Amino acid sequence: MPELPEVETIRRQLEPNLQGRTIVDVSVPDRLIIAPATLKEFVKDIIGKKLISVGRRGKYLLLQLESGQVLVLHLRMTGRLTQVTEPISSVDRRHLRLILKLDDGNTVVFHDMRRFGKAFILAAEHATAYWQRLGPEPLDRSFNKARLKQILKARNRPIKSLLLDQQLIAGIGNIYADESLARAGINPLRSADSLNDEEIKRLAGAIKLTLRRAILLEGSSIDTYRTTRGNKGRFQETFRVHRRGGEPCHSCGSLIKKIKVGGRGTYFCPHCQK
DNA sequence: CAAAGAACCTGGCGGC
DNA sequence: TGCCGCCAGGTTCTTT
Repeated sequence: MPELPEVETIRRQLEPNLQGRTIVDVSVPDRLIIAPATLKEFVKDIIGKKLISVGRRGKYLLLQLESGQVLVLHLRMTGRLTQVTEPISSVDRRHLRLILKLDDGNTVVFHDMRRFGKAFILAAEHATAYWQRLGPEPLDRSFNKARLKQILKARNRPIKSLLLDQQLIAGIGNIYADESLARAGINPLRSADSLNDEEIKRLAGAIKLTLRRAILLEGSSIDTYRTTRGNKGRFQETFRVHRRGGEPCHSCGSLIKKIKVGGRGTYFCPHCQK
């Protein structure tokens, strides 16, 4: 579910409330979320530890501990993080996977219906190598048309599949791949290495604009995604193509098509996206 | 090495 | 109402 804009929204909401706080208690109602680590291993590294910042890399949320270690959270498809000020007993126990209690009495809870979500400790000495597996951050200044051109070069696969590959670009998922290609006017099935310079420039710009606008609207709530305050994002109200199969394109009136690309549901306007 | 496909989970929905 | 297959915002492992 959560892609870059959703994780960034959560990061921005968490940071002011977590910065400087100490984790005083941890509970793990579903051990799958910390597997393959054991409860003992997981808890010893975070209990009593102070949080100094909340960061993000791609779709990963990074809770930086004063010890130098990082508590890394990944929401995968249906993970949700909620900030709770009331007594924890009032929280919905269904799908509850991880609870972090802070020294100010507040709590952060991780719910996850499908149990794909992950929480793990990353040691300082392993961090650089770990994050190097991911491609560049698309909102960084260094991600420009030249960088994108280099990424697309000699890659004979549909441009949509390439945008979803976290090793090539970090943070784009199914929603924002479809929406970026729609904004750029590029057909999702086009081979990555067939894009000309003008198209690459349009795509780089479309990715940045799409992600920035989505962050401003606090992400997209199609189904389970909510902000840490339990609110829906609003970017889904502005979708051009995603989940709009059979509906008219806002630009030309043609009906939006739904196809499969790399096993993922893919939406596009057959008239506007060449 | 790159690319495609299956596996990992649960729940909602449409069809019969 | 019940069952079945399909679909879902992601990542990782296996196969080709």
